[in-house]
Amino acid sequence: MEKTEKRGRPKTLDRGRVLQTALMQYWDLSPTDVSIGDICKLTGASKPGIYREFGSDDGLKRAALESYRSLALLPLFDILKRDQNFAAAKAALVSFTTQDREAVGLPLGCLFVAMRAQRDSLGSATGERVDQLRQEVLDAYMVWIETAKSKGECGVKIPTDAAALYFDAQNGGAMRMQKEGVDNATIATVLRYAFEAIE
Amino acid sequence: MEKTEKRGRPKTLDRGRVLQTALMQYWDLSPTDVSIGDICKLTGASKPGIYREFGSDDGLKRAALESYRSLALLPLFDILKRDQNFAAAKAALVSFTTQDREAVGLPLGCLFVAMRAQRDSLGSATGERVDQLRQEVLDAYMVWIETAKSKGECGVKIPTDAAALYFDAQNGGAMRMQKEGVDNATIATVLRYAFEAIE
DNA sequence: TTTATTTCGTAACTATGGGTACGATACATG
DNA sequence: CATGTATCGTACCCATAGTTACGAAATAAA
Repeated sequence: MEKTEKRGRPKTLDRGRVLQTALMQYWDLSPTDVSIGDICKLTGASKPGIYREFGSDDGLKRAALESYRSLALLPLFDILKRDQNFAAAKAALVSFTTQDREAVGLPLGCLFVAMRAQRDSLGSATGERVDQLRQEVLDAYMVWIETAKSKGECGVKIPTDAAALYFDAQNGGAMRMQKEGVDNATIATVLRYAFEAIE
Repeated sequence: MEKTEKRGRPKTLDRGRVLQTALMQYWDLSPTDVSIGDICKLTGASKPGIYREFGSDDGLKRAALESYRSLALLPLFDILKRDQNFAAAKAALVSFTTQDREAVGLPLGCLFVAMRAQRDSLGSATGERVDQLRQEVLDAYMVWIETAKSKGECGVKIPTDAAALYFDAQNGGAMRMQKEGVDNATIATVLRYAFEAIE
C-alpha cells in the first residue's frame, strides 16, 4: 500500500496543507489578492517547493478550483440529480445556498463565482477550467429542468437554457449578497421568490 | 464667462479625455486590470499629469465611478422615479438593461457591478463611494416598490428591503451574463421571468 | 563509502505598477 | 526684460509578485 521507498531526499512539502490553505485564502479574500508568497508565509512552505508541486501560480489556482469543485459544486449537482420533485429540489437548493457558513467553517460567498467575475485576470489553465465548470453547472441545471418538465412538475414555458441561466444567476446573486453582508434569512427569502417564478 | 487668464504655464492635460478613457477601460477590462501607465499610453498624458489632476489611482477610479453614476445609474433612477405603473417600469428596466451596447458604443456589463465584486481591492475613496452607491441603488428600488405597493400595483407580500435586493440581484445577474457572452434576447427572457415573480 | 537521485530553500532576477523629485517650460505681471 | 507662478514630463524610487538558478541536504543503491 505505502508507496515504495524512493531514492533521493524525502519530500517534506505538505501538498494537502498548501492546497487547503490556498483554497481558503482564495475563497475568503479573492483569488487575485493572494500571492504565492502569502501562501508560503501561511504554510511554511518555500516558493520553489510550491512551484515544484504546482508548476505555477496558474497551476495552484487551478488545483484550488478543482478542490472547490469537489467541495462545493458536487454537492450542488447531487441535489439536482436526487430523485425528488421540483419543489423539494428548489427548497434543498435554498437551504444549501444559505447554510450557516460560520458553523461549517467555510468562507462566505463562492470561489467559483469570484473566479468567473475575474475570468480574464486568471491564467489560461484556471480560466479554461472556469469555462468548463460554468458549462458543467449549466448542463446540470438543464438536465434537472428537463426532467422536471417531463414529469410535469415544471409547467412554465420558459426555455430550458434560459431557465438554467436563471437558476445560475439566482445562485450567483445569493453568493454575492452573502459576501456583501446580507444575512442568510433575507437571502433565503429572495431565493424563494425567485424560484417560485419557475414552477 | 471664460475663466480669467491665469498666470503660469497653461494646462495642456485634457481632463475629460483622461477621465473618459479611464472610464471606458475600467468598464471594458475591469478596474483592477488597467494601470495609470495604460491610461497614459492611451491618452498621451504623463503620469505626473494624471497625479496632479486626480491625486492618486484611487482618485482616478473614484472620478471614473462618478462619471459612471451619471452615465448609467441616473438613467436607472429615472426609470424608477418615472410616473408609470409597476409593470411598465419593469418593462422599461428590461429594455434598459438589455439595450444593444454595441449600437450605443458602450462596453458590455456594468462597471459598478464589477467594482462591487472587487470592493476590497479598491482604494478607500472608491470603495466607500461604491458602498454609498449600493445604498443609493437599494434606496431607489425601495422607494419605487413602496410606491407601487401603495398604489396596489404590487400585491406581493415580499418585504420591501428583500424586494430591493431582489431587483438589484437580477440586474447584476443580467450584467454578468452580458459580460459572459449571453445574448440580450436571452437575458431579457430571464429578466422577464424574474420580474414576473414580483407583482 | 561512494555515487546516483531527488528534494530543499536561500537568494537572486525581472516585470509591473503606484508614486514622486526636479529641472524645464510657458505664460502673466511689474 | 526680469520675476513670479503654475504646469509639464523625463527619469527615477520602491514595493510587490511571479519565477528560477543553484548549491546544500537527505536518502537508496552500488
